[in-house]
Amino acid sequence: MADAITSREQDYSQWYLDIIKFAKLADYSPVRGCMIIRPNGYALWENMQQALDKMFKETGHQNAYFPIFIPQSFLAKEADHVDGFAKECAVVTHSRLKVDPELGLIVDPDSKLEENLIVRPTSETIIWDTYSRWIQSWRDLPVLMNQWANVVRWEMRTRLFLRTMEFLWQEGHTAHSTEEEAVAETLTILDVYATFAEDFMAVPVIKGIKTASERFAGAVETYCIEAMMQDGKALQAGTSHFLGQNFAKAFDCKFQNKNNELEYVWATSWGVSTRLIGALIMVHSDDKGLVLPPKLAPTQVALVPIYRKDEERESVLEEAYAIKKELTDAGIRIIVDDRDGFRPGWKFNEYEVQGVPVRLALGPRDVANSTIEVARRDNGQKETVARADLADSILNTLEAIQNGLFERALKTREDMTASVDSYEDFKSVLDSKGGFVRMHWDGTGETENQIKAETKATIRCIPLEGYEEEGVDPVSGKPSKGRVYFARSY
RNA sequence: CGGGAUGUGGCGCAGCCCGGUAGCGCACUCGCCUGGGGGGCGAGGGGUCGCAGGUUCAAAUCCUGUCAUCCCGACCA
Repeated sequence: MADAITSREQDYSQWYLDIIKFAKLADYSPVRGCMIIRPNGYALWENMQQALDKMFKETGHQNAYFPIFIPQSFLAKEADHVDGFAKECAVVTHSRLKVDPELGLIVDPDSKLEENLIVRPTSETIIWDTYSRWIQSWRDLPVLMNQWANVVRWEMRTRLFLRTMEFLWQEGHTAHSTEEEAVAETLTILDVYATFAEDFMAVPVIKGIKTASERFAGAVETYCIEAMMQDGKALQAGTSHFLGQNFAKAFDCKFQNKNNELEYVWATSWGVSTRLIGALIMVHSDDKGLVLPPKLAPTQVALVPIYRKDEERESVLEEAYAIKKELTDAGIRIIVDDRDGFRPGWKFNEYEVQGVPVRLALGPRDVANSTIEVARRDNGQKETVARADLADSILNTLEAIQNGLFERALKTREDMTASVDSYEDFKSVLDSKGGFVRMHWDGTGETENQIKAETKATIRCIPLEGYEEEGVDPVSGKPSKGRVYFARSY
């Protein structure tokens, strides 16, 4: 079974799909482009939600829930927004089915809706319609709201977690009295995302600004975090948008300021999705299976008891449950795999494929010696630890794995980041190893498009740090204010 | 939506060219032996061959259509 995982070298895309399948993260659905998130995958999402939700609340946000259906007319109100999303909306036009004697079950033509409903591709419109009723005075601001929801975008080509027609995400929507405050909010969230990616997912990210062509439909400025996958392709891991007054104007959302004047509200929106699970897989996992960072792993430690005779079984399991209690009390998510009928070696492989960070093996010899075998998923190292030190030892190991995964990913990204000063070098780096390529850019859409057309690489972002450096765009020959990050991307 | 590939027990596949009524490995069930990195032996259960038409005495196999999935392109978190 395990040897059925395609190696990364052989076929990276297939490897990615194999990991999802063997680690039981998701399954295909009867509906094209949709996915079934299995318990292993959903538990991962729940842990992500929990960590992010805490950070949102710590930065003053509250959760709410808006409907999945949006009146079609709402979507038309913000011009750029329409352009961006009109092509990929699921539309509800009827409200019931009926059984036709000849045709069987059909849409009842008499149930046509007065106004079509759009299945939300994102919720700006319905939220700004609401905010326009909620907000009157500067005293009503800011509104700092988030929702956990599903959205639907009718995609042509889908991939599990990375791009599905329906996906789970959170979308924050905030309203502010000043531009400065809204921009600050956008950046606060960008930092939350970056912190989450690096501290919890152990995925290093570049914080930056999107170019006009990559900007969210309806935004004034889109900030993003960009991550590098093992195959040299970049992945946008999260976006935070400064929306200016675009939606406030479209939905007539004004507030009375302290000078008794009416002003349009300033807005932001921001989101991360189940796509992050795809990033997690592609950054850390190896040819043996999934590798999970301890902070997000649904199970951090799996204990496999080993025994032959009944009396051994009894003493080993007794010890195993004692260890479970001890580690659980220490705040560690541990399971004891006491299933009979699965042999130890089989279980070892099972937890390896599923990415459990630490595996313990406890046999009669260990019970006799008051020891236990500790194996790390990230580097395969095994050691025998004294039973008395176990909790501390595991806590240290989990931390070491968390840090080690980040360091390894960071090194990989650094190895996959190049700075070039000629278009020839740019192309040869892209074709040989991919990765991020830092190159001067003249700031025009023309050059950006030309590069995209010729190399398939896009500007992933204009980095917030380490950008400014006078230079020349090697493609156009025009002056450049700094190096931007190019990459081929998912 | 264009190009390519593939649909056969739960999973992975063979059979298809050369029609004759379905097989292998894994998984599953039961029993015994086993148990520190995917065990062994024995006995079992499970498939109208993606779907719909057509050709034929006879279709997994040939023909037409259709649907789905994967890969590659254009669009996107």
